[in-house]
Amino acid sequence: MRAGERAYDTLRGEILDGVLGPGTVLQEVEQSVRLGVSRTPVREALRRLAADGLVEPTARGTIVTAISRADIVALYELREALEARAAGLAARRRADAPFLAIRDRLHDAPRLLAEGEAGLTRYFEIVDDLDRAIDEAAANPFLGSALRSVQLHSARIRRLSRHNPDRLRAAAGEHELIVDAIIAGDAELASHATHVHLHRSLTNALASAPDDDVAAPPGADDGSRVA
Amino acid sequence: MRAGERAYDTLRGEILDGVLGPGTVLQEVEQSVRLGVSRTPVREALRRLAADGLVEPTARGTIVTAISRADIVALYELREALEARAAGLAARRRADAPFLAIRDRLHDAPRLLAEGEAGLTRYFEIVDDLDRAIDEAAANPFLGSALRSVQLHSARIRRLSRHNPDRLRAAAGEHELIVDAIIAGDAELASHATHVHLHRSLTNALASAPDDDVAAPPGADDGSRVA
DNA sequence: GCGACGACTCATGTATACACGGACGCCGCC
DNA sequence: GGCGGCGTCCGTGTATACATGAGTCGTCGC
Repeated sequence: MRAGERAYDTLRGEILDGVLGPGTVLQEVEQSVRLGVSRTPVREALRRLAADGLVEPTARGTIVTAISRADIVALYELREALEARAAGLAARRRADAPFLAIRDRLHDAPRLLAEGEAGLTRYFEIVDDLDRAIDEAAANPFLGSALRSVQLHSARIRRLSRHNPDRLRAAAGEHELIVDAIIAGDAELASHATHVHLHRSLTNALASAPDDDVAAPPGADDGSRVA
Repeated sequence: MRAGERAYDTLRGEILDGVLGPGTVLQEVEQSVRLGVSRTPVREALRRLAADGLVEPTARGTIVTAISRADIVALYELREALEARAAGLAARRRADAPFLAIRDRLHDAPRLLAEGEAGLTRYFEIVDDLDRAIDEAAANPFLGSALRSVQLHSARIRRLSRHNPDRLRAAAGEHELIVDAIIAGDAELASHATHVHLHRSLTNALASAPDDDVAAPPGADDGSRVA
Protein backbone atom coordinates (compact mmCIF):
# COMPACT_ATOMS: atom_id res chain seq x y z
CA MET A 1 0.00 0.00 0.00
CA ARG A 2 1.13 3.54 -0.65
CA ALA A 3 2.79 5.33 2.23
CA GLY A 4 0.59 8.39 1.82
CA GLU A 5 -2.51 6.25 2.07
CA ARG A 6 -1.24 4.51 5.18
CA ALA A 7 -0.34 7.81 6.82
CA TYR A 8 -3.81 9.14 6.07
CA ASP A 9 -5.57 6.04 7.37
CA THR A 10 -3.46 5.98 10.51
CA LEU A 11 -3.94 9.63 11.37
CA ARG A 12 -7.62 9.57 10.51
CA GLY A 13 -8.18 6.51 12.68
CA GLU A 14 -6.37 8.08 15.58
CA ILE A 15 -8.43 11.26 15.31
CA LEU A 16 -11.71 9.33 15.09
CA ASP A 17 -10.75 7.20 18.08
CA GLY A 18 -9.85 10.26 20.09
CA VAL A 19 -6.23 9.21 20.46
CA LEU A 20 -5.39 12.51 18.83
CA GLY A 21 -7.72 14.91 20.60
CA PRO A 22 -8.80 18.40 19.51
CA GLY A 23 -5.93 20.87 19.62
CA THR A 24 -3.25 18.26 19.12
CA VAL A 25 -0.46 19.72 17.01
CA LEU A 26 0.59 17.57 14.06
CA GLN A 27 3.89 18.69 12.62
CA GLU A 28 5.17 17.19 9.42
CA VAL A 29 8.66 16.18 10.55
CA GLU A 30 7.38 14.88 13.85
CA GLN A 31 4.77 12.66 12.18
CA SER A 32 7.29 11.61 9.54
CA VAL A 33 9.52 10.15 12.23
CA ARG A 34 6.64 8.57 14.11
CA LEU A 35 5.13 6.93 11.03
CA GLY A 36 8.48 6.01 9.55
CA VAL A 37 8.02 7.79 6.23
CA SER A 38 9.27 11.04 4.75
CA ARG A 39 7.52 14.39 4.89
CA THR A 40 5.97 14.00 1.43
CA PRO A 41 3.34 11.34 2.23
CA VAL A 42 2.68 12.98 5.61
CA ARG A 43 2.01 16.27 3.87
CA GLU A 44 -0.40 14.55 1.55
CA ALA A 45 -2.20 12.92 4.48
CA LEU A 46 -2.47 16.23 6.36
CA ARG A 47 -3.88 17.96 3.30
CA ARG A 48 -6.50 15.27 2.89
CA LEU A 49 -7.40 15.48 6.57
CA ALA A 50 -7.73 19.24 6.23
CA ALA A 51 -10.07 18.76 3.25
CA ASP A 52 -12.09 16.37 5.43
CA GLY A 53 -12.30 19.04 8.13
CA LEU A 54 -10.56 16.86 10.72
CA VAL A 55 -7.54 19.13 11.01
CA GLU A 56 -6.78 22.71 10.11
CA PRO A 57 -3.51 24.45 9.36
CA THR A 58 -2.34 27.10 11.80
CA ALA A 59 0.78 29.15 12.27
CA ARG A 60 2.74 26.64 14.33
CA GLY A 61 1.52 23.43 12.71
CA THR A 62 -1.61 21.60 11.71
CA ILE A 63 -3.96 21.03 14.64
CA VAL A 64 -6.83 18.61 15.16
CA THR A 65 -10.13 20.48 14.97
CA ALA A 66 -12.47 20.73 17.92
CA ILE A 67 -16.16 19.87 17.84
CA SER A 68 -18.28 22.31 19.79
CA ARG A 69 -21.87 21.76 20.79
CA ALA A 70 -22.87 24.20 18.05
CA ASP A 71 -20.94 22.02 15.59
CA ILE A 72 -22.89 18.96 16.69
CA VAL A 73 -26.17 20.77 16.09
CA ALA A 74 -24.99 21.99 12.71
CA LEU A 75 -23.79 18.55 11.71
CA TYR A 76 -27.12 16.97 12.58
CA GLU A 77 -28.91 19.69 10.65
CA LEU A 78 -26.99 18.65 7.56
CA ARG A 79 -27.36 14.95 8.32
CA GLU A 80 -31.10 15.38 8.46
CA ALA A 81 -31.23 17.02 5.05
CA LEU A 82 -28.96 14.41 3.48
CA GLU A 83 -30.00 11.20 5.20
CA ALA A 84 -33.73 11.87 5.08
CA ARG A 85 -33.39 12.43 1.36
CA ALA A 86 -31.17 9.40 0.92
CA ALA A 87 -33.58 7.16 2.84
CA GLY A 88 -36.47 8.35 0.67
CA LEU A 89 -34.53 7.69 -2.52
CA ALA A 90 -33.46 4.29 -1.23
CA ALA A 91 -37.10 3.37 -0.57
CA ARG A 92 -37.90 4.14 -4.20
CA ARG A 93 -34.82 2.61 -5.82
CA ARG A 94 -33.94 -0.21 -3.47
CA ALA A 95 -32.98 -3.78 -4.19
CA ASP A 96 -34.65 -5.69 -1.37
CA ALA A 97 -31.95 -8.23 -0.58
CA PRO A 98 -29.41 -6.11 1.32
CA PHE A 99 -32.11 -4.48 3.43
CA LEU A 100 -33.72 -7.82 4.31
CA ALA A 101 -30.32 -9.04 5.45
CA ILE A 102 -29.76 -5.92 7.55
CA ARG A 103 -33.20 -6.25 9.08
CA ASP A 104 -32.32 -9.72 10.29
CA ARG A 105 -29.05 -8.54 11.74
CA LEU A 106 -30.69 -5.56 13.43
CA HIS A 107 -33.12 -7.93 15.08
CA ASP A 108 -30.16 -9.41 16.98
CA ALA A 109 -28.93 -6.00 18.06
CA PRO A 110 -30.27 -6.12 21.66
CA ARG A 111 -28.38 -9.37 22.20
CA LEU A 112 -25.19 -7.88 20.75
CA LEU A 113 -25.51 -4.83 22.95
CA ALA A 114 -25.34 -7.08 26.00
CA GLU A 115 -22.05 -8.64 24.91
CA GLY A 116 -19.64 -5.88 25.80
CA GLU A 117 -17.09 -4.19 23.53
CA ALA A 118 -17.02 -6.84 20.81
CA GLY A 119 -20.81 -6.75 20.55
CA LEU A 120 -20.76 -2.96 20.42
CA THR A 121 -18.30 -3.04 17.58
CA ARG A 122 -20.45 -5.54 15.69
CA TYR A 123 -23.53 -3.43 16.32
CA PHE A 124 -21.89 -0.38 14.81
CA GLU A 125 -20.85 -2.49 11.84
CA ILE A 126 -24.52 -3.18 11.17
CA VAL A 127 -25.32 0.52 11.36
CA ASP A 128 -22.45 1.33 9.02
CA ASP A 129 -23.62 -1.36 6.59
CA LEU A 130 -27.09 0.16 6.66
CA ASP A 131 -25.63 3.56 5.81
CA ARG A 132 -23.74 2.01 2.93
CA ALA A 133 -26.79 0.11 1.70
CA ILE A 134 -28.87 3.30 1.69
CA ASP A 135 -26.06 5.14 -0.08
CA GLU A 136 -25.84 2.46 -2.74
CA ALA A 137 -29.61 2.18 -3.17
CA ALA A 138 -29.92 5.95 -3.55
CA ALA A 139 -27.61 5.54 -6.54
CA ASN A 140 -26.39 9.12 -6.44
CA PRO A 141 -22.62 9.64 -6.40
CA PHE A 142 -22.85 13.28 -5.32
CA LEU A 143 -25.18 12.47 -2.47
CA GLY A 144 -22.94 9.56 -1.56
CA SER A 145 -19.92 11.79 -1.36
CA ALA A 146 -21.74 14.23 0.91
CA LEU A 147 -22.98 11.38 3.08
CA ARG A 148 -19.48 10.00 3.55
CA SER A 149 -18.37 13.41 4.73
CA VAL A 150 -21.05 13.72 7.39
CA GLN A 151 -20.62 10.11 8.46
CA LEU A 152 -16.94 10.80 9.00
CA HIS A 153 -17.73 13.55 11.47
CA SER A 154 -20.56 11.55 12.98
CA ALA A 155 -18.09 8.79 13.76
CA ARG A 156 -16.13 11.27 15.86
CA ILE A 157 -19.06 12.02 18.13
CA ARG A 158 -20.30 8.44 18.17
CA ARG A 159 -18.01 7.94 21.16
CA LEU A 160 -20.50 9.99 23.17
CA SER A 161 -23.19 7.33 22.97
CA ARG A 162 -21.02 4.24 22.62
CA HIS A 163 -21.48 3.28 26.23
CA ASN A 164 -25.10 4.28 26.61
CA PRO A 165 -26.93 0.94 26.20
CA ASP A 166 -30.41 2.38 26.62
CA ARG A 167 -29.85 4.84 23.83
CA LEU A 168 -28.29 2.21 21.58
CA ARG A 169 -31.21 -0.18 22.07
CA ALA A 170 -33.64 2.57 21.20
CA ALA A 171 -31.54 3.53 18.19
CA ALA A 172 -31.62 -0.05 16.95
CA GLY A 173 -35.40 0.09 17.00
CA GLU A 174 -35.37 3.35 15.06
CA HIS A 175 -33.08 1.81 12.50
CA GLU A 176 -35.41 -1.15 12.14
CA LEU A 177 -38.28 1.19 11.34
CA ILE A 178 -36.20 2.92 8.67
CA VAL A 179 -35.30 -0.42 7.12
CA ASP A 180 -38.92 -1.59 7.22
CA ALA A 181 -40.05 1.58 5.50
CA ILE A 182 -37.42 1.16 2.78
CA ILE A 183 -38.41 -2.46 2.18
CA ALA A 184 -42.06 -1.40 2.02
CA GLY A 185 -41.11 1.24 -0.54
CA ASP A 186 -42.59 3.95 1.65
CA ALA A 187 -40.30 6.88 0.85
CA GLU A 188 -42.09 9.35 3.07
CA LEU A 189 -42.01 7.08 6.09
CA ALA A 190 -38.35 6.22 5.51
CA SER A 191 -37.57 9.91 5.36
CA HIS A 192 -39.56 10.82 8.45
CA ALA A 193 -38.29 7.85 10.44
CA THR A 194 -34.76 9.04 9.64
CA HIS A 195 -35.72 12.49 10.88
CA VAL A 196 -37.01 11.02 14.12
CA HIS A 197 -33.89 8.91 14.57
CA LEU A 198 -31.57 11.85 14.04
CA HIS A 199 -33.59 14.06 16.35
CA ARG A 200 -33.28 11.53 19.16
CA SER A 201 -29.61 10.92 18.46
CA LEU A 202 -28.92 14.63 18.59
CA THR A 203 -30.77 15.02 21.87
CA ASN A 204 -28.71 12.20 23.34
CA ALA A 205 -25.44 13.53 21.92
CA LEU A 206 -26.03 16.97 23.38
CA ALA A 207 -26.91 15.48 26.74
CA SER A 208 -23.71 13.44 26.70
CA ALA A 209 -21.41 16.14 25.34
CA PRO A 210 -19.15 18.02 27.72
CA ASP A 211 -19.77 21.73 28.03
CA ASP A 212 -17.07 22.84 25.67
CA ASP A 213 -15.77 20.29 23.22
CA VAL A 214 -15.92 16.62 22.41
CA ALA A 215 -12.85 14.70 23.62
CA ALA A 216 -10.34 16.25 25.95
CA PRO A 217 -10.42 20.04 26.21
CA PRO A 218 -7.72 21.84 24.20
CA GLY A 219 -6.14 23.47 27.21
CA ALA A 220 -4.95 20.46 29.20
CA ASP A 221 -1.55 18.96 28.47
CA ASP A 222 -2.59 15.45 29.34
CA GLY A 223 -0.34 13.47 27.06
CA SER A 224 -3.11 12.61 24.61
CA ARG A 225 -1.97 15.43 22.42
CA VAL A 226 1.71 14.77 22.15
CA ALA A 227 3.08 13.21 19.01
CA MET B 1 0.59 33.69 -3.27
CA ARG B 2 1.62 30.07 -2.87
CA ALA B 3 2.44 28.21 -6.06
CA GLY B 4 0.23 25.28 -5.13
CA GLU B 5 -2.70 27.61 -4.64
CA ARG B 6 -2.12 29.28 -7.98
CA ALA B 7 -1.82 25.95 -9.77
CA TYR B 8 -5.08 24.82 -8.18
CA ASP B 9 -6.91 28.02 -9.06
CA THR B 10 -5.62 27.97 -12.61
CA LEU B 11 -6.49 24.34 -13.31
CA ARG B 12 -9.85 24.63 -11.60
CA GLY B 13 -10.74 27.72 -13.59
CA GLU B 14 -9.76 26.05 -16.84
CA ILE B 15 -11.87 23.00 -16.05
CA LEU B 16 -14.89 25.13 -15.06
CA ASP B 17 -14.55 27.22 -18.22
CA GLY B 18 -14.36 24.12 -20.35
CA VAL B 19 -10.87 24.97 -21.59
CA LEU B 20 -9.85 21.59 -20.18
CA GLY B 21 -12.68 19.35 -21.32
CA PRO B 22 -13.65 15.92 -19.97
CA GLY B 23 -11.08 13.29 -20.73
CA THR B 24 -8.18 15.73 -20.91
CA VAL B 25 -5.06 14.10 -19.51
CA LEU B 26 -3.21 16.19 -16.94
CA GLN B 27 0.28 14.86 -16.31
CA GLU B 28 2.37 16.28 -13.52
CA VAL B 29 5.55 17.06 -15.45
CA GLU B 30 3.57 18.44 -18.36
CA GLN B 31 1.57 20.81 -16.14
CA SER B 32 4.70 21.72 -14.19
CA VAL B 33 6.30 23.05 -17.34
CA ARG B 34 3.16 24.81 -18.50
CA LEU B 35 2.52 26.52 -15.16
CA GLY B 36 6.18 27.25 -14.52
CA VAL B 37 6.42 25.49 -11.17
CA SER B 38 7.79 22.16 -9.98
CA ARG B 39 5.88 18.93 -9.68
CA THR B 40 5.22 19.38 -5.97
CA PRO B 41 2.62 22.17 -6.14
CA VAL B 42 1.10 20.60 -9.26
CA ARG B 43 0.67 17.33 -7.38
CA GLU B 44 -1.01 19.19 -4.58
CA ALA B 45 -3.36 20.92 -7.01
CA LEU B 46 -4.27 17.65 -8.72
CA ARG B 47 -5.00 15.98 -5.41
CA ARG B 48 -7.28 18.83 -4.42
CA LEU B 49 -9.06 18.70 -7.77
CA ALA B 50 -9.51 14.96 -7.33
CA ALA B 51 -11.03 15.55 -3.89
CA ASP B 52 -13.37 18.06 -5.54
CA GLY B 53 -14.39 15.45 -8.09
CA LEU B 54 -13.19 17.52 -11.03
CA VAL B 55 -10.46 15.06 -12.03
CA GLU B 56 -9.72 11.44 -11.31
CA PRO B 57 -6.46 9.51 -11.35
CA THR B 58 -6.09 6.81 -13.97
CA ALA B 59 -3.32 4.56 -15.16
CA ARG B 60 -1.75 6.98 -17.63
CA GLY B 61 -2.34 10.24 -15.78
CA THR B 62 -5.03 12.27 -14.09
CA ILE B 63 -7.97 12.99 -16.37
CA VAL B 64 -10.73 15.59 -16.23
CA THR B 65 -14.01 13.92 -15.23
CA ALA B 66 -16.99 13.83 -17.54
CA ILE B 67 -20.51 14.92 -16.59
CA SER B 68 -23.18 12.63 -17.95
CA ARG B 69 -26.88 13.43 -18.07
CA ALA B 70 -27.34 11.04 -15.15
CA ASP B 71 -24.75 13.06 -13.23
CA ILE B 72 -26.70 16.25 -13.87
CA VAL B 73 -29.85 14.67 -12.49
CA ALA B 74 -27.96 13.33 -9.47
CA LEU B 75 -26.35 16.70 -8.82
CA TYR B 76 -29.70 18.48 -8.88
CA GLU B 77 -31.13 15.86 -6.55
CA LEU B 78 -28.47 16.76 -4.02
CA ARG B 79 -28.80 20.47 -4.70
CA GLU B 80 -32.47 20.28 -3.93
CA ALA B 81 -31.86 18.61 -0.58
CA LEU B 82 -29.13 21.08 0.38
CA GLU B 83 -30.34 24.36 -1.06
CA ALA B 84 -33.96 23.91 -0.04
CA ARG B 85 -32.80 23.31 3.50
CA ALA B 86 -30.36 26.20 3.35
CA ALA B 87 -33.02 28.59 2.07
CA GLY B 88 -35.34 27.56 4.86
CA LEU B 89 -32.68 28.08 7.49
CA ALA B 90 -31.74 31.42 5.97
CA ALA B 91 -35.36 32.56 6.20
CA ARG B 92 -35.31 31.82 9.93
CA ARG B 93 -31.85 33.14 10.75
CA ARG B 94 -31.38 35.93 8.23
CA ALA B 95 -30.07 39.40 8.69
CA ASP B 96 -32.25 41.44 6.33
CA ALA B 97 -29.68 43.82 4.91
CA PRO B 98 -27.80 41.57 2.45
CA PHE B 99 -31.03 40.14 1.06
CA LEU B 100 -32.58 43.57 0.60
CA ALA B 101 -29.49 44.58 -1.35
CA ILE B 102 -29.64 41.46 -3.50
CA ARG B 103 -33.33 42.01 -4.16
CA ASP B 104 -32.55 45.44 -5.57
CA ARG B 105 -29.80 44.08 -7.75
CA LEU B 106 -31.97 41.21 -8.98
CA HIS B 107 -34.58 43.74 -10.00
CA ASP B 108 -32.09 45.05 -12.56
CA ALA B 109 -31.37 41.58 -13.91
CA PRO B 110 -33.55 41.84 -17.05
CA ARG B 111 -31.64 44.97 -18.06
CA LEU B 112 -28.28 43.27 -17.42
CA LEU B 113 -29.31 40.26 -19.48
CA ALA B 114 -29.76 42.55 -22.47
CA GLU B 115 -26.22 43.91 -22.22
CA GLY B 116 -24.26 40.99 -23.64
CA GLU B 117 -21.36 39.12 -22.05
CA ALA B 118 -20.45 41.74 -19.46
CA GLY B 119 -24.06 41.85 -18.30
CA LEU B 120 -24.22 38.07 -18.14
CA THR B 121 -21.14 37.97 -15.98
CA ARG B 122 -22.61 40.59 -13.64
CA TYR B 123 -25.87 38.67 -13.50
CA PHE B 124 -24.11 35.50 -12.40
CA GLU B 125 -22.25 37.53 -9.79
CA ILE B 126 -25.61 38.44 -8.27
CA VAL B 127 -26.66 34.80 -8.23
CA ASP B 128 -23.36 33.78 -6.64
CA ASP B 129 -23.75 36.52 -4.04
CA LEU B 130 -27.22 35.21 -3.25
CA ASP B 131 -25.81 31.73 -2.75
CA ARG B 132 -23.17 33.12 -0.42
CA ALA B 133 -25.72 35.21 1.50
CA ILE B 134 -27.92 32.16 2.02
CA ASP B 135 -24.91 30.13 3.09
CA GLU B 136 -23.89 32.78 5.58
CA ALA B 137 -27.41 33.27 6.92
CA ALA B 138 -27.85 29.52 7.39
CA ALA B 139 -24.86 29.77 9.73
CA ASN B 140 -23.93 26.11 9.35
CA PRO B 141 -20.32 25.36 8.40
CA PHE B 142 -21.01 21.74 7.44
CA LEU B 143 -23.92 22.73 5.23
CA GLY B 144 -21.77 25.50 3.78
CA SER B 145 -19.04 23.09 2.87
CA ALA B 146 -21.51 20.78 1.14
CA LEU B 147 -23.05 23.73 -0.69
CA ARG B 148 -19.69 24.88 -2.00
CA SER B 149 -19.11 21.43 -3.40
CA VAL B 150 -22.36 21.29 -5.33
CA GLN B 151 -21.98 24.88 -6.49
CA LEU B 152 -18.60 23.96 -7.90
CA HIS B 153 -20.11 21.29 -10.09
CA SER B 154 -23.09 23.49 -10.87
CA ALA B 155 -20.71 26.08 -12.25
CA ARG B 156 -19.47 23.51 -14.73
CA ILE B 157 -22.91 22.97 -16.22
CA ARG B 158 -23.91 26.61 -16.01
CA ARG B 159 -22.39 27.00 -19.44
CA LEU B 160 -25.41 25.15 -20.78
CA SER B 161 -27.81 27.96 -19.97
CA ARG B 162 -25.44 30.91 -20.16
CA HIS B 163 -26.70 31.95 -23.56
CA ASN B 164 -30.35 31.16 -23.06
CA PRO B 165 -31.80 34.61 -22.25
CA ASP B 166 -35.36 33.39 -21.81
CA ARG B 167 -34.33 30.87 -19.20
CA LEU B 168 -32.10 33.38 -17.40
CA ARG B 169 -34.90 35.95 -17.21
CA ALA B 170 -37.22 33.33 -15.76
CA ALA B 171 -34.51 32.21 -13.33
CA ALA B 172 -34.06 35.80 -12.14
CA GLY B 173 -37.76 35.88 -11.29
CA GLU B 174 -37.46 32.60 -9.40
CA HIS B 175 -34.52 33.98 -7.46
CA GLU B 176 -36.52 37.08 -6.56
CA LEU B 177 -39.23 34.92 -5.09
CA ILE B 178 -36.69 33.04 -2.98
CA VAL B 179 -35.25 36.31 -1.71
CA ASP B 180 -38.70 37.70 -0.94
CA ALA B 181 -39.57 34.58 1.02
CA ILE B 182 -36.35 34.82 3.02
CA ILE B 183 -36.94 38.49 3.81
CA ALA B 184 -40.49 37.65 4.86
CA GLY B 185 -39.12 34.95 7.14
CA ASP B 186 -41.24 32.32 5.39
CA ALA B 187 -39.02 29.25 5.61
CA GLU B 188 -41.43 26.93 3.90
CA LEU B 189 -41.94 29.22 0.95
CA ALA B 190 -38.20 29.84 0.62
CA SER B 191 -37.66 26.11 0.60
CA HIS B 192 -40.37 25.36 -1.91
CA ALA B 193 -39.42 28.27 -4.17
CA THR B 194 -35.90 26.84 -4.24
CA HIS B 195 -37.33 23.48 -5.19
CA VAL B 196 -39.27 25.05 -8.03
CA HIS B 197 -36.24 26.97 -9.23
CA LEU B 198 -34.04 23.88 -9.26
CA HIS B 199 -36.69 21.81 -11.00
CA ARG B 200 -36.91 24.35 -13.80
CA SER B 201 -33.15 24.73 -14.02
CA LEU B 202 -32.73 20.98 -14.27
CA THR B 203 -35.34 20.75 -17.02
CA ASN B 204 -33.53 23.43 -18.95
CA ALA B 205 -30.10 21.90 -18.35
CA LEU B 206 -31.23 18.50 -19.62
CA ALA B 207 -32.81 20.08 -22.67
CA SER B 208 -29.58 21.94 -23.42
CA ALA B 209 -27.19 19.07 -22.65
CA PRO B 210 -25.67 17.08 -25.48
CA ASP B 211 -26.58 13.41 -25.60
CA ASP B 212 -23.45 12.14 -23.94
CA ASP B 213 -21.45 14.59 -21.89
CA VAL B 214 -21.16 18.23 -21.09
CA ALA B 215 -18.35 19.97 -22.98
CA ALA B 216 -16.54 18.27 -25.80
CA PRO B 217 -16.90 14.47 -26.01
CA PRO B 218 -13.92 12.50 -24.69
CA GLY B 219 -13.25 10.76 -28.00
CA ALA B 220 -12.32 13.68 -30.23
CA ASP B 221 -8.75 14.90 -30.36
CA ASP B 222 -9.72 18.47 -31.01
CA GLY B 223 -6.86 20.28 -29.33
CA SER B 224 -8.94 21.33 -26.35
CA ARG B 225 -7.52 18.43 -24.43
CA VAL B 226 -3.84 18.84 -25.04
CA ALA B 227 -1.67 20.41 -22.38
C1' DG C 1 9.74 48.32 34.39
C1' DC C 2 7.58 48.19 30.07
C1' DG C 3 7.51 48.32 25.29
C1' DA C 4 9.42 47.84 20.90
C1' DC C 5 12.79 46.30 17.72
C1' DG C 6 15.73 42.74 15.87
C1' DA C 7 17.78 38.33 15.26
C1' DC C 8 17.24 33.55 15.54
C1' DT C 9 14.73 29.45 15.07
C1' DC C 10 11.62 26.37 13.40
C1' DA C 11 7.95 24.83 10.38
C1' DT C 12 6.06 24.94 6.06
C1' DG C 13 6.67 25.71 0.84
C1' DT C 14 9.22 24.35 -3.17
C1' DA C 15 12.50 22.06 -6.14
C1' DT C 16 14.80 18.03 -7.56
C1' DA C 17 16.78 13.33 -7.67
C1' DC C 18 15.88 8.54 -7.21
C1' DA C 19 12.76 4.29 -6.88
C1' DC C 20 9.11 1.56 -8.33
C1' DG C 21 5.47 -0.10 -10.95
C1' DG C 22 2.48 -0.70 -14.72
C1' DA C 23 1.48 -0.04 -19.66
C1' DC C 24 2.63 -0.39 -24.24
C1' DG C 25 5.11 -2.22 -28.03
C1' DC C 26 7.99 -5.45 -30.16
C1' DC C 27 9.51 -9.87 -31.07
C1' DG C 28 9.27 -14.72 -31.16
C1' DC C 29 6.72 -18.80 -31.10
C1' DC C 30 2.83 -21.57 -32.08
C1' DG D 1 -1.45 -14.49 -38.74
C1' DG D 2 -2.54 -14.28 -33.96
C1' DC D 3 -1.34 -14.69 -29.26
C1' DG D 4 1.75 -14.60 -25.44
C1' DG D 5 5.88 -13.19 -23.09
C1' DC D 6 9.54 -10.01 -22.26
C1' DG D 7 11.83 -5.63 -22.28
C1' DT D 8 11.75 -0.82 -22.35
C1' DC D 9 9.81 3.48 -21.25
C1' DC D 10 7.11 6.69 -18.98
C1' DG D 11 4.64 8.48 -15.08
C1' DT D 12 3.70 8.51 -10.48
C1' DG D 13 5.46 7.68 -5.47
C1' DT D 14 8.91 8.85 -2.16
C1' DA D 15 12.93 10.95 -0.08
C1' DT D 16 15.65 14.86 0.72
C1' DA D 17 17.89 19.42 0.33
C1' DC D 18 17.13 24.27 0.07
C1' DA D 19 14.24 28.67 0.40
C1' DT D 20 11.20 31.53 2.76
C1' DG D 21 8.46 33.60 6.13
C1' DA D 22 6.31 34.02 10.43
C1' DG D 23 6.69 33.54 15.43
C1' DT D 24 9.17 33.96 19.55
C1' DC D 25 12.51 35.18 22.71
C1' DG D 26 15.94 38.18 24.20
C1' DT D 27 17.80 42.59 24.61
C1' DC D 28 18.15 47.42 24.39
C1' DG D 29 16.27 51.91 24.90
C1' DC D 30 13.12 54.95 26.93
